[in-house]
Amino acid sequence: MTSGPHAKKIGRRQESRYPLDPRGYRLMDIEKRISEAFREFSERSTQPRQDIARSLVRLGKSGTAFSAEDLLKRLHRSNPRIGRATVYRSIEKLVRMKVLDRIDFTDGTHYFRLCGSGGHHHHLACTNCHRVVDLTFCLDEDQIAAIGRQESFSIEDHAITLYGLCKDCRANSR
Amino acid sequence: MTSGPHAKKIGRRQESRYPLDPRGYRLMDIEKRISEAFREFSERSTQPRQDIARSLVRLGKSGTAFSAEDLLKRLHRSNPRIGRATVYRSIEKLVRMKVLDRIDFTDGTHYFRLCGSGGHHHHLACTNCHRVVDLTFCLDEDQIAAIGRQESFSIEDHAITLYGLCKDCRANSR
DNA sequence: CGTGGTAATGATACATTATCTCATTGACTT
DNA sequence: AAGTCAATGAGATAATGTATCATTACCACG
Repeated sequence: MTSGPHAKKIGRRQESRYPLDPRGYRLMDIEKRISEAFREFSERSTQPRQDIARSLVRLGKSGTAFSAEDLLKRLHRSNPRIGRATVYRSIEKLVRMKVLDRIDFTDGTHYFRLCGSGGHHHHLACTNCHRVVDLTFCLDEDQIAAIGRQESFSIEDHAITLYGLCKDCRANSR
Repeated sequence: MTSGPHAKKIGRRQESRYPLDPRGYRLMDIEKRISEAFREFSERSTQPRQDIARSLVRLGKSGTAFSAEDLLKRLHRSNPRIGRATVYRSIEKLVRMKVLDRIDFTDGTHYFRLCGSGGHHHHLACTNCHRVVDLTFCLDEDQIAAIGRQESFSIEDHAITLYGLCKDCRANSR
């Protein structure tokens, strides 16, 4: 539940014969993860779900974080009949399947993004352009356990987000 | 910006001649912090602000986290004329003054709560009853700096929240 | 103290984001 | 080929927060 097996060095990129997205993740993995997730939460392969999966793969390629409404608009460009409820329902399930991450910003907004890896990780987010970088560092499990004991909580999850400005946004600000 | 001077041991309670709230913080400090914050963001001491400060002190005593709408309802009980905008504006400013903390839950909801201490801290939150405990532990500054360098971000803030079930909610669940 | 300037307020409209309802559709089984 | 029912989509509704702006009421000043 805490640190997981993905303890590769921060910023290290793995080799692959598949094309890499800007963050260095294998696209085949992403497609596979999305379709697997869809299969897992329902047996029927419907048109809207195929559209959503295709859109998410594209967004995965560009590395962009998006709001629910962003995704809805993007889907409407190719098929205006797709329903708002379908998109929200899909996002909700994909977040639960850990295919999408939800990143909360301190101003109360939140964006979604394809998980870079299947494993446990945290985020570094640009508060200006909402670019998000996955971080594989984590808290010490023993430390968490000690806090849980001390406060009589059973700790089941945690989130760490670092906020700042990315290179580009820093350059473009006064 | 990161660890700060409030490095007292987790769960340790300081002595005082003032009454303690359930979390062990001095009430006089809370009242003083609220009125100071109000004074700082505006020179006028208005009736609604006094009402809000009084309500927050009470909520501080009970240790309860509350939603914006919770606070509005509570204020309406003693004065139904107080406006929604006033309450939202006050919360926003008090969060900015670091008198209130905003705690985001993984289901997308968020609650507010009087900061236990003025210093930098993080949260342990019960996902069932939304009880929140302040934690004074923090990430290592050097580690944050290293990540910033590696990803070319200027990191300006961070949030850590641990989620779980408190003693009571664990007992009351199946 | 009275009063004028103005910060703050409150009523309300509006905006945004998300959920609910339920008749209809269409994916899959047989 | 047809029936079944999960999934969808249209739109109503909910939940939450923001903008507008006429009115109120602090409080500094005389």
